[in-house]
Amino acid sequence: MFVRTNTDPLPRPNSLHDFGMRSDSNPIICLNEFTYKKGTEVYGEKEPADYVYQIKSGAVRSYKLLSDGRRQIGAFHLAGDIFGLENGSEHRFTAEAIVDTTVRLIKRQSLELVAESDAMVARNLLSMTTINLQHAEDHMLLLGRKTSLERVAAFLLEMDKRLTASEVMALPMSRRDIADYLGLTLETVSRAISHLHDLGVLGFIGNTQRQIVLLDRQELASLDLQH
Amino acid sequence: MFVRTNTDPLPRPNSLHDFGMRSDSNPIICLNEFTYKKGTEVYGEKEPADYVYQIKSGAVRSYKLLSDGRRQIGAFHLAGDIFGLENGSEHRFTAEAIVDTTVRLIKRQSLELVAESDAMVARNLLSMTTINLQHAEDHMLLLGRKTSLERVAAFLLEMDKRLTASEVMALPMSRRDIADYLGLTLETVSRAISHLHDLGVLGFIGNTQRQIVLLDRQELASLDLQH
DNA sequence: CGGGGGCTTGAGGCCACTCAACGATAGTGG
DNA sequence: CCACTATCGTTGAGTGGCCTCAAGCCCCCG
Repeated sequence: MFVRTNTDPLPRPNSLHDFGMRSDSNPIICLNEFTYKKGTEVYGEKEPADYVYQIKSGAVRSYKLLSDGRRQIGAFHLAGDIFGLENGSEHRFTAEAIVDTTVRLIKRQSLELVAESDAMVARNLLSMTTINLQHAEDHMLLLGRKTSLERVAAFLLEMDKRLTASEVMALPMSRRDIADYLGLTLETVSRAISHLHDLGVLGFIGNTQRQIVLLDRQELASLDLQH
Repeated sequence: MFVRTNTDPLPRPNSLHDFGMRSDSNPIICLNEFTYKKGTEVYGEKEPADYVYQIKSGAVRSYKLLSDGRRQIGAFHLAGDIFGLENGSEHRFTAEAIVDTTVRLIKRQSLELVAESDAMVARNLLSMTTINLQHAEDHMLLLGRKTSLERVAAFLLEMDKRLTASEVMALPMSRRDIADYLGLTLETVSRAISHLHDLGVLGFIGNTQRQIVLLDRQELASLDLQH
């Protein structure tokens, strides 16, 4: 049986409470909500990192650009995810809303103050950074050594795991976003998905191509070579 | 002028003292030395992470394997570097000595105990994890979007920065190691280096091809596209 | 209905990979 | 000291996987 050992999650803080604090008992913590329209920037690379974000609904992409426009998306952030947490004072990615997205805001400064005295909060900050690190480590293997089909299969399995909405998987991101996440072109991604469709591994729902149902996770997992 | 902003280091713990503790004042901390022969394994992926290592002399590669043998090196560890620090209980890479390597050992458990009560130690643990994360983030951009020449140029600049021994850069790792770090084949790495040699950007010292002198860092930097 | 964005598909090209040969070096043992 | 071997690096020739360029379809939305 297939076991995805290296992505087994650590105990994962997935709400503000998991920082070890309650908003009502910590008036220092500023907890506002904000909504970003599709395509708008949440923050830019090298901007001061004053806030940490948790997605209430929607989806966000974090990316770096080369000077000639080549883009590498480092991560997608979905409902429940916390992002924008930096240790330095600046953001190291640009973050954009993929669709209309509502987030909760936490002032970074107040988080750091609490972490100073509360070991549990400090441990959770470390734990979240570690989760990001693990994801980046696995993604390096994908980008450096996997074929286009293996990358797309890995992507679909990752999204299947994280978008546990229902039977069908409603991808918020475009083929271009997927391509820039996987280090491919959008055409190559499209061809790989078509190929998987022909193999009977997945099917489409409706007349948009972003609603995907995985028909054979076993087969998909065998296409994404593991370590 | 060229500024490599995204790799500007955070305040970097580069000795055991930087954990915020002194070995003499903390008898809990076990501080042994050990030497690994060239090519031997320091630890394997998924082994329990009981120790943290600091390199006294030598060099180490950390890598993941796919089941068919494809290898992705995630990082090289050089003299002074600390590696093997995990948040979970298991190592996520295999670590091997590239050359004969002497390390200092720190018991992980004692580190965690101290971090529990000492906020400064905790902060330094987080800071080290963040440095690893930043490196992985930059490396994703390289693996996903850079050409072979850009990758090799970036690699030489990184090593130039970290192997500040002298005028000449004595690479401890083989072309195959470099290739597996950059997501290329060893032939492509060799061709890129030969090309840079022909351009007059670098020269060889002696009759081994691992002693390299960078003749034109400016030119090299312009070949490695920035963001 | 017209326009635009997103997706697919085809044709051709190119960059990196594969396969192979060769030279140089270091280590080994006679 | 000299074979002998294994390892490492370079270089060439040819292949192939992914990219580039292009056309066309579908759907959404004004």
